Amino acid sequence: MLMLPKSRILRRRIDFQRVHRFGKSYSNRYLVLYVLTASGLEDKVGFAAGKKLGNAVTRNRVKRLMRECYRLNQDNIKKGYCILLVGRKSAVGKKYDVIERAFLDLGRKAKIFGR
RNA sequence: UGAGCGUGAAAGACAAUCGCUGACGAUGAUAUCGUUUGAGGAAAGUCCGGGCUCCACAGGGCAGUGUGCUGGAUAACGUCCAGCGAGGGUGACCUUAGGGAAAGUGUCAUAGAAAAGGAAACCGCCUGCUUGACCUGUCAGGCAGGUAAGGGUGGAAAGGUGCGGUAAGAGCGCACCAGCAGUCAGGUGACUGGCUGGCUUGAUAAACCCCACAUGGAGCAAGACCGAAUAGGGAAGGAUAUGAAGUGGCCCGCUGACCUUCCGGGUGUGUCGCUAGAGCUGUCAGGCAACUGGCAGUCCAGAUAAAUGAUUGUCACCGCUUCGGCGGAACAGAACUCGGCUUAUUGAUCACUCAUAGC
Repeated sequence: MLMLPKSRILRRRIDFQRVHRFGKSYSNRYLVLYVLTASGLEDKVGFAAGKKLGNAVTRNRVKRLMRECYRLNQDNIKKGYCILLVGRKSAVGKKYDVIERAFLDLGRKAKIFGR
């Protein structure tokens, strides 16, 4: 099932800081991906879109697209990773398929996908 | 048809698949299933005003701050409605921080002779005396006066225009206009209109100020509850029932015993507040209107790194088109909650005005 309940999403400020600080980072034009292993936050995910991206509407849009990317591809991701996705400025106004391709590209670089 | 002026509806619809928040129910044991619910006109800026919470259900005075034509609406307002005055526009209509300048103080640069209380003589105009010239009543100069008509400076020169008057002039006199004071009439009132009077008073109060009215402070990170919850403890310093501290300016009044700094240690980013309200819809009545009242119906987000989404298709809308299609669709995301204001922005409809043409 491709569900993503609230309990799987990072909530606390400290957790975000930890993944950002100690996780390995990969990036391309649209996204930045942080991956952290053996943290106590296994199989959790966080999404971030900074003030640079624009107002609340555009930031929300980017976050929702990132969440869909993770949700629809989570079966391919190996267990035990804590992932943080950050949107970059060029992701504003892009359609879903563009963002998904960017996400899959980063996932292959980080070798988080099974098979 | 063109230009304009007001008004300001609506903010694409439906379906499929996958997914999220809350509520309810079930299984059940913290997960799953089912039903249902889920952004705006500005949710924004945080600029005013209320509710609510705590401080004394907040009291007296001063200071400070705010408001400032009139009448009304309202829980309240700096908002709204209806008017009045002033200004702008051919007009529809728009703008308006619009109390007081004889309570007092200040400012009015430069220019100009003179810039504030009845001022000021630079040029000019007029009179008298006098000197010189000659064509013997004219010109030129000097002195003493009069004069605010004319010139020039300025944003503004001490009412304006005209007639009379005068040596020349002057509200010196008169008429009209503006203004002031009084009075009469109309209007709840701002004010408007008439009459009479004496003749005249600069601008600035978004300069201080005066007057009238209003105003205690902080804000949901308010505040309350929980198993230790601004805990409890140690050290240093200070104060002390002759008053610590609080009441976020001061005095009074009230409450009535601690306060500041450091050390060390632990525990929550818990639960409530948190959505039924000056609510929404319809209708009737009153009112020019803002709005008020009655009746009926209805329940309509409650998150907390923050749900309300993603993709696809069909039909509408707009633009381009080789008629196959392709592209576009604004501003913008609830955070205790209402009433406004302001700013951003797609945009009908309706009413009206002006110009031109036709009938």
